[in-house]
Amino acid sequence: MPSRRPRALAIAGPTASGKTALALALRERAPVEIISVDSAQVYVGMDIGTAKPDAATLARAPHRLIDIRDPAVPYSAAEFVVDARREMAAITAAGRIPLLVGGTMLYFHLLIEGMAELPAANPELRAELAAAAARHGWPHLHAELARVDPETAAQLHPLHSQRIQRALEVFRATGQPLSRLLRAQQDGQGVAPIATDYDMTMVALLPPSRDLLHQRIAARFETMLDAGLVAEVRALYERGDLNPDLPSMRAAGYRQVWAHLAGECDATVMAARGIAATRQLAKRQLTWLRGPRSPAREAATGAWDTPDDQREILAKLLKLI
RNA sequence: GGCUGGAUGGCAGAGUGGUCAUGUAGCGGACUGCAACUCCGCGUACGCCGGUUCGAUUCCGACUCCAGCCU
Repeated sequence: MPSRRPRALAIAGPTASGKTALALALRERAPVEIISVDSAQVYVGMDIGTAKPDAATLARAPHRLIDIRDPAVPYSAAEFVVDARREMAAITAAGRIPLLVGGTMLYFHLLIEGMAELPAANPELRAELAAAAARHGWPHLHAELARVDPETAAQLHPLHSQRIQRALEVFRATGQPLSRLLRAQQDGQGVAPIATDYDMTMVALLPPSRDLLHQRIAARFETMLDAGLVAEVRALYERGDLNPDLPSMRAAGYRQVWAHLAGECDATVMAARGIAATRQLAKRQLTWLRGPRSPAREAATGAWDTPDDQREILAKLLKLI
């Protein structure tokens, strides 16, 4: 009985595609509550570089799941799914419609497809595995994975450090191969796909041309620099308890400014690298959105490019409510 | 004007008489608890004109341009 499920909306798109503006416009016309789907905006004190809405905007249109974590403490996709589910439930309980907005495609993907029951990140195990990799190289650990979980190993390149590490972490924590645990999801364990509980429609904002997107990214990064991005990162840099390996400090822009503050490059090179990193981020986001596993059901090309386009996509979204 | 050195893919930068640099940017792709992450794939580039040679980006000569030195 699909019609009994509560309605939910989602807007996804690459960085600098105008998601926030669209969400704010929608909120003025419909009883929606915004949930941020952004792995960088969750961190407190990372405002300019993550293009977080300013305080006045947030006061008028609250965003859930931003500023919920200190940059020293990693957030995770699994936590997001739990948090987002909780916020969605609270919003629907209040008689309003959840509007998920963001560009972190893994978060969207896990929320939509559901998530198997797996052990949480284990810092000790990860440190252990990282040390082993530094000693013997990732292909060695890949070979080890092939012995305990050949199915997963077959899907991973011997140099895919992060995913080899995760697969071995899961095996060492549970004694079970990751591939078997993922299959168990089919038996109803873990978090169910969103469609089980919500009638959700997602719209993807796709830029009309790569050139235009690149122009916007460059212009926006320069604007961030003018707005004090370097000072923002310097404050984080000077805290003393953060380091460039943290997920927060690896975010596009932050990593490059951090390197500049550490004396690795001058301001001109830093800006060029920051812009390039943002372009690469946008490219990966578009790969998710275009691919067979795209979380989006509908695409709105150029929706953000002109006021007319924005009106059009807005009308489309309002019709779904 | 003379001498010397150099000219390699968008950029940086090795190298060779005949199927290979590499890095970076760019493009395509992958992705189940770090994802703004991590990883994979993709480039007939050898300044120009002639010569030698079976074969020249590589050797020889002229030319153009650049850098340094000299007058």
